Amino acid sequence: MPPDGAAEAIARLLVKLRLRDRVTEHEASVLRGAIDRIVDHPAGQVLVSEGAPLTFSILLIDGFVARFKDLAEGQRQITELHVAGDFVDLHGYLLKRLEHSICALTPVRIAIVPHAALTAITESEPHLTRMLWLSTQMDAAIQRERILSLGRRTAVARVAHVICELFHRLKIIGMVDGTSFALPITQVDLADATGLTPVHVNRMLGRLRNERLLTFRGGIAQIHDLAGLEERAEFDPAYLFMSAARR
Amino acid sequence: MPPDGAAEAIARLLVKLRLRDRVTEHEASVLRGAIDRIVDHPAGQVLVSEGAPLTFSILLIDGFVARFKDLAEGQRQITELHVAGDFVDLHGYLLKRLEHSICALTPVRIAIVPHAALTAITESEPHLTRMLWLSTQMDAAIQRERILSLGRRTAVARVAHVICELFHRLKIIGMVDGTSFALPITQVDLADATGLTPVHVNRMLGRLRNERLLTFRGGIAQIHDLAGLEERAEFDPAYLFMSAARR
DNA sequence: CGTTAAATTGAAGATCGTCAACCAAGGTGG
DNA sequence: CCACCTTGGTTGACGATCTTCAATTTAACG
Repeated sequence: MPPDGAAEAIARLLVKLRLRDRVTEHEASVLRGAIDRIVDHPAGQVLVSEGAPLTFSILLIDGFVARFKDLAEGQRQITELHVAGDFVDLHGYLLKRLEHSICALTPVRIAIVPHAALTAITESEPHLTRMLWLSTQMDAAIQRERILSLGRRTAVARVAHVICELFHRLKIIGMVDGTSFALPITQVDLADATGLTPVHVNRMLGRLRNERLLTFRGGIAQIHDLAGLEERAEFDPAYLFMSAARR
Repeated sequence: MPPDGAAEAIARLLVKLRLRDRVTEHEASVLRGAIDRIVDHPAGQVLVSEGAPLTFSILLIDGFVARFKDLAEGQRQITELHVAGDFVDLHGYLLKRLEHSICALTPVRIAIVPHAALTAITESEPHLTRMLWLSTQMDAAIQRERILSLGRRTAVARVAHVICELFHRLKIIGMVDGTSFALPITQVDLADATGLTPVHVNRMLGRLRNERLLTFRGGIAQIHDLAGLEERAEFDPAYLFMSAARR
């Protein structure tokens, strides 16, 4: 018997999976049944520590979460931002431990999915297994786009790009209100995601504001000109794999 | 009946998988049987184009291959380098098309694995399926480390880091001779991998040479001081998941 | 030998980081 | 109710890293 909230937890994940392939009602209920419990954590909490042995994976129900790695001199790099409905460390099921940590950027609600339940799925639900595998690969595609950003985009474009990405990812799960969305994270977080300093992120946000493309203030991102912002970022949503597979 | 060379093609992949978990002889032969044919390509050849529908995946038998993405102004970013034994686009099996391209950096020999064969594996070989899934996740871990490099490491460290990574990845498949290994790619390729300009890569290689850490010349990387090089790069091989899972 | 791709070097400049100060908002306790 | 503190945001001056542009050398190969 799945705990209260399991249906809601799975709902947003299903939205994303169903953009790519059919998920039967049976499969959906198997997913719901894989949830052991639902837990809340405050902002700043480290949910998974680098190197720790894992026995369950985390499905994000609400809030924002980041995967990050640290360097010696206190430098931090966020490798991926997660939104509601993301299977934040499904890859931990395969890897058994992670080479990065995971922390809550805001207060979060998460669903705990034991690895044993995932193994059961792989034993009896080949199609659902492929869908879960696919979801880890959509994740990897986002990472590749981040590599491109960090390697070859200018600072303004990087900042513009993260915002565009979050806009699209939040939109499909219904968390965008017209042209604005809640993004209750700090400029320091944005800096860690874009590989810049907080000071420079601040300036780039100022520039985007002056260009009437975007205002990010008080945890709200307000996009004034989506086409313009996407052009500034050289943003092409293809890497999000949000449209049906072409065959 | 697997084609000639299938055994060799699978051998190096098995080496890597077996660092993490047991692979039975039966599973190994299933993998060999999944190979449809073996093909050679010259250096520079584009093996997979961004966006093209895919019906098979590529296992690299010999040579060096890169995944890359382009930006408008002719800027190129390599998201990952591949060595012999890498399942270069296994993720294409799930995604059905890629958001990046793949090209041969050197002459290559590749094995073609039809997606139908992979589906058959997922239907009847749950454990092997998990191992293949794992292999795509080890891949993603390498991408995350690249994100860290591009976001937070200095130019010297980035260059040093790629070399360290390739050293370790090549070592486990027996392609390192003592302290040196063949890396027949250009400084332009290194620049595309590290998010730098070829000019600056050249200077950083010069610096590493002056510091008696590394000489890269004529397609051969010669490491003079591995510990020193790794320290310069803040390199920690944990992300390669080459040791047994701790439980 | 001539031709081409790759590597190397120098000079100049842009982007981004560092350091440091200051401001704004929100919460806390006296 | 308001001083105080903390966190996050903003701004300016300066400097380092890396890029750009351009020329030159080296190596590989027919």
